[in-house]
Amino acid sequence: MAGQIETRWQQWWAEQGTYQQPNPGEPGFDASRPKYYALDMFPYPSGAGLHVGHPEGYTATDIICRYKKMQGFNVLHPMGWDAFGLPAEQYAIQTGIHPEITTKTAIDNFRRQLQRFGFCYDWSREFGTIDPDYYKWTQWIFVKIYHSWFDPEADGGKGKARPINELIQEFVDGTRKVKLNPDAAEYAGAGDLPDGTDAGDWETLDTETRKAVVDSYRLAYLSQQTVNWCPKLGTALANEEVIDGKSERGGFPVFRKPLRQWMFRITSYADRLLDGLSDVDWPNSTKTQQAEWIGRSEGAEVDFPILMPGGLDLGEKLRIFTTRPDTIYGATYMVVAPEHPLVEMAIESEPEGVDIKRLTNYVEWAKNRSDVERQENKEKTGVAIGINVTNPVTGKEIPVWTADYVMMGYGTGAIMAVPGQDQRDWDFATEFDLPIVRTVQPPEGFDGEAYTGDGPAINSDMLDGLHINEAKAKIIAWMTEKKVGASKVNYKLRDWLFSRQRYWGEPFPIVFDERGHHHAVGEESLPVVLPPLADYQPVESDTPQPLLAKAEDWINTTAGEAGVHGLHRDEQVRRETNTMPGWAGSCWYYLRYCDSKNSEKLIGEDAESYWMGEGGVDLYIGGNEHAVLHLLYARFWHMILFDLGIVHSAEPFRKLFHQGMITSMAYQRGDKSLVPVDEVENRGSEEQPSYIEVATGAPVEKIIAKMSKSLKNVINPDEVIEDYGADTFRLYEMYMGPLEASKPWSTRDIVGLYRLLQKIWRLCIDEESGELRFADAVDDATEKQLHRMIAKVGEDIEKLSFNTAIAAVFEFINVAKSLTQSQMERFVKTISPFTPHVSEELWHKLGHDDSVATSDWPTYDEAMLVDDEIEIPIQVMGKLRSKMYAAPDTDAKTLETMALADERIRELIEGKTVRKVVVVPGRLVNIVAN
RNA sequence: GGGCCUGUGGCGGAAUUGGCAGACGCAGCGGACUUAAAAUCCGCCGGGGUAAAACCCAUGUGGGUUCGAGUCCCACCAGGCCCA
Repeated sequence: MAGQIETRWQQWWAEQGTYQQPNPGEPGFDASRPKYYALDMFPYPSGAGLHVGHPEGYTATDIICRYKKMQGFNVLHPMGWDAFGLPAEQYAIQTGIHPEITTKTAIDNFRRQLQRFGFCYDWSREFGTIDPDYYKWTQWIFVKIYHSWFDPEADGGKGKARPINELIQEFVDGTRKVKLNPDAAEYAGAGDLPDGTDAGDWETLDTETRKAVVDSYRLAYLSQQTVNWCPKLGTALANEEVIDGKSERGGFPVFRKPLRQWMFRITSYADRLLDGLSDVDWPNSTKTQQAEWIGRSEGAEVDFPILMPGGLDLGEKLRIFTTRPDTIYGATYMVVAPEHPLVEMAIESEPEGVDIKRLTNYVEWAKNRSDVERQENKEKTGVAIGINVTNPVTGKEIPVWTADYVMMGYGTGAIMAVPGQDQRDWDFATEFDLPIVRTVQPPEGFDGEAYTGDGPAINSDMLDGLHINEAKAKIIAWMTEKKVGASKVNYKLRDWLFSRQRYWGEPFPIVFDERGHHHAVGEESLPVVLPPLADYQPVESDTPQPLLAKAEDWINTTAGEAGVHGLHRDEQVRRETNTMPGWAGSCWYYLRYCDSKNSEKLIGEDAESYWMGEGGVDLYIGGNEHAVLHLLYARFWHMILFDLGIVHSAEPFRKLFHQGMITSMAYQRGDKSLVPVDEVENRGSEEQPSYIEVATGAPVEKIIAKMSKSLKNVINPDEVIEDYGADTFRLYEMYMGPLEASKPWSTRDIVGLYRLLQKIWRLCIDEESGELRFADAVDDATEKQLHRMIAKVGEDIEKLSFNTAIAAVFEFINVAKSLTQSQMERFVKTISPFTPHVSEELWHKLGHDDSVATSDWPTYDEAMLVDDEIEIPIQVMGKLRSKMYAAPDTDAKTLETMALADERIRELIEGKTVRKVVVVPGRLVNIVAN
């Protein structure tokens, strides 16, 4: 019954194009209306189909969109597919079926499932990241980024992306010194001075040098990066796919191999990505997570001259990063990461008194430990490497150690150890009996070890008596003057590794010429279409080869064929064989929705300025698993497009909201391991349950857990809709609790919402005749309750508080016995964002030919929200003792008099002195008497 | 180890932001209708206490601020998430 009505209206909406939203300039577009852009997280169409977690956020945006539409907004509510990804590729490897076929089947299934919910998506804007029409523009953006550099001085020192040709022009005409980009991560640790090395005049440089210089500025660049290569599987693996040096699948050995890969210079944008967070309406926790991920820390880089064995000064320096340059007088030893070049130097030079074998063994052991293990604050391990350095401030000679708690990936991979002010250094110094010097005076009574708080500097010569910030400023100024160090901002954020050794992803629009130089494909030759493969079996190989490298005919081409400018058209070139990661397509999809069929541009100007105006997307709802990476990467691309003038909002997502997870029940053994639901029986009663694991007979505890295939506690939305219909499903998920909270699925509770729907039906329809039934006259209580419901539902939708909005509908239905035509129309409109199908059915029965979705949101009368008389509690000493009735606007004086005159109250305060009477008009009276 | 969040009946959750704790739903109990069941409708539903009231206790625990605390502050306990 519900199913029939629902699918009938779904079909009608599709035929009528009810939810199609024209763009500016198109027929039917009403420019006088404000815009509202609600965005759902881009789903990956997995073969398993929709999960009950998906429709939670989708229903929320759907309700908002329907409500905004009725409020007179032009609403953009699109849906599409984040369709490249590993599962389809792995399936292809196993079965030989092209990932495109698997993916398209999965998309059709997802679309069918989503349409069954009656969501008001404008399906005419649908696309998938795998559509060449779409990834053409993903590649186009890559080319734009490739042809750009980050000018840190631009825009008043905030920095911005500019075309690389402008940089080359500045080199050519001499307005900018030609030198490697001093901020280029791929040259870090290469021993350049902080201000970079002057390469000389452009004219005098050979092609190779010019190219190296320019490439060091490009926002997309090539760099050697280590990957987890599994020769047996012929594929690179993500860190999570490697367990104890073996592949998770198959248990084959995995080797860390350096590979030339595309990177994005996202670190250039670190400050802007951080600052932009203050302009967006996002959950604080998400902002904090992004800020921590960026991990900005201010400090200094300091050079410590290296003394080789025998006190030889080779002029080499050990550069360290520290956030506490003020403590340099307390630096009693140095620590470098086991991967640091100085360690290798030490091993090669075999300094006296160092057990080289021990050192080598330690380095090997430490390198193979995971970062997590290395940073765990447990036992301190390390070996002195037999090299000393000079503390540039004190002139004292101090030893260099290597230890696993220092990471090559952060700062310079070397630290000055200050045990007096750093607990990890303290622990290490204690373990290896190294000297400890306090350089900050701890407060009296301090009995801890390292002291990290503020206080006057001690044992620090010129800094003595200064507090941390003053001391930092003074020492940095001194070091800058003496050219031994400089202030430096360090970030935890690394440049973004953008290559994947896969097949099922966007091909890079890049070719390599015979000298190995890279060239971008011309814009007019995009898209570079992913070629089909004869088979998807990876080639077992020790040299990392992406699966795409099997497409030999496609890879080997000519410059002319590939559409590369600046080379002779017959020159042989090889295409890039890596593909882009899953993030690529999801980085900018929200822009394409605005103008998804535009074949000239990635987004037309009018569509961009209308839909992305006023801070971009008005509401973006999705789970917080995307809090850091997706949202950071998308902001980064958006900022580049902003700098290049392609979009005009600085941030893409004005308001962000995370829906909570829908959990399910499972069982837990005594050791906290989980048991699938079908392996447990309740051998007790309903009231006194006793859960027993069938296989072992051991008691288990019922708990709330994430839904997962292995626990067999996944709920399939198709089955729920089959039983109760989409309107009930929507109501249930929205009624479960606050949108942001994680909530357990409880099938038993659904019936309450099903009953609500039936009550709605019976309130409007005579069951005998199947016709509308109307009240003879307006019932005052019903009319009043209707106004209250309209007010409450509207307010609550604005607050995304759908559970309380639905409670207001329950309250109305519990009061209303029958409705007049006018009441019924207003009632049907008010519930229509939640229950679009039954509402549409009733709306048409009420004699309308258009959709309820295009009607106006009903108004209410403020006066109907207040009662003539309200109950006022009377408290004595803060405890409820009596109640009285008064008009809501009764003044304080009158309420006080009334309260004191109350019989019960008079008894209670008999013989006591009234010290004070607190009156909150319209709320309560509290009498303080003793 | 650091940061953030959460803790309210048997269950999911409300509570105008400091003002009657438990709205609304589920489950449960009692009743009506029915030959019966389902569905539907009516009533009860935190604990103690009482003939019924009064009253007492109650928002993880302990303290504090306040006329008044689920809400604010401090400490602790438990669970979750993120970072290390």
